[in-house]
Amino acid sequence: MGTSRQQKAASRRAIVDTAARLFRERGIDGVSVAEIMDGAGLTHGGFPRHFANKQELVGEALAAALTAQGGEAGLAAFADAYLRPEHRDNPGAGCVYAALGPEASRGSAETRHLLTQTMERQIALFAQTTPGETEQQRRNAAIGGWSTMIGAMILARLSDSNDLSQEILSAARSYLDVETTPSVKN
Amino acid sequence: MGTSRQQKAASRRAIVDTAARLFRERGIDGVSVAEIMDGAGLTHGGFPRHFANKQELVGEALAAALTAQGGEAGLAAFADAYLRPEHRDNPGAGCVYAALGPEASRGSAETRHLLTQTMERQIALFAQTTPGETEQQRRNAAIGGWSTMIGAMILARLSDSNDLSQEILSAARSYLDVETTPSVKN
DNA sequence: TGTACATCAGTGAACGCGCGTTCACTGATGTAC
DNA sequence: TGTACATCAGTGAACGCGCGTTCACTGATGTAC
Repeated sequence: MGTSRQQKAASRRAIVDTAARLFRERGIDGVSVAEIMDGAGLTHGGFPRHFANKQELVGEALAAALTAQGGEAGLAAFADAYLRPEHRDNPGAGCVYAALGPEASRGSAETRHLLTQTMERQIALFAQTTPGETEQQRRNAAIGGWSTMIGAMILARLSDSNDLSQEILSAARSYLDVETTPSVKN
Repeated sequence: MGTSRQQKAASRRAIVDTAARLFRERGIDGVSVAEIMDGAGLTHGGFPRHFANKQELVGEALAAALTAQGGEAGLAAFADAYLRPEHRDNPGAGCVYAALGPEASRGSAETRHLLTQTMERQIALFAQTTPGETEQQRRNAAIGGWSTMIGAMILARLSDSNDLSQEILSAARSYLDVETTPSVKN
């Protein structure tokens, strides 16, 4: 074959992006290295030129997924974008915690640490925009609001009834006092 | 060997109970049939005398786990028992949705249906005790409150920092206005 | 109640399969002179 | 700028391993008479 260093960097990006999507869509254990390499347009044998093992790719893919969704938005604006059918139906581009939270909590210490660090940053960010007299009250509101979103998204994805799934998203919006735009109402 | 029908029923119960615990502890894909049979005090070869395949056991185990936690409690009392370190540290006996929600949403139609049915029943139950002038308002409060619990439990289990994990449980209690008993404060 | 036989729960070995990983090989890229 | 050589990204075959599942076999249970 033979490929330039530029092409190698592009391959690596394709592998990481494909993994970040597939892991969220089907779970980390639900996706094989061969499937990821195939999705990136390569054969599985080239994998070790980029990563020592699957676990290393898991770390990079989750880091990439977390960076991509690192919103600077306040809690309300974040919730508005979060609690939508489009997000529910496209987990591959969505929230890492709602897609992989329980599986990740059983994963490697490195994975848990990455998610904890990002979690702490997200809470601190949300706490800047939530109401409350003390910092602790603002953090409580940030944690409570974010938890509601994650739980609701998981229940909405689990439901095999469209009506119930939609009701869950709407109820969470109402619970969080999110302005509901027309496009979400139906 | 040779075993009585009474013993077979006891074996079956042991298999289901072990599976219900191990699935929640390590994920459905994270537990082998052999491990479950071993945990039930049997060898893996006896498995087909009880279940046609692993998927059938998954259905029975989740049904058993959901029945066991089918509380008749109101939302506040449920949240009080739910948002505790003991629950966080013992997923094998805890909430199915927080332990297996995302994985189950990628699972079989039967599994999703079982969890949807139970979800609907739980929401209706909670809605009997939540405030609100209309039935929809009460359901919204039930869905929002339950979602908060599930999201918070997932984040608390994910955190590799004891302080943050405890803060998440406390914040969710505060967010849900749950009376915090002394044993939970520390 | 006793006896002869059929049933079947559970054992342990074996099966095919997909997984993560390894490796000899290729040929274009990049470097040394 | 040209040439000879080293590097290494990617290929495709192969590896050992654990998985879900199957099966011949055993012996106590349960049934028929």
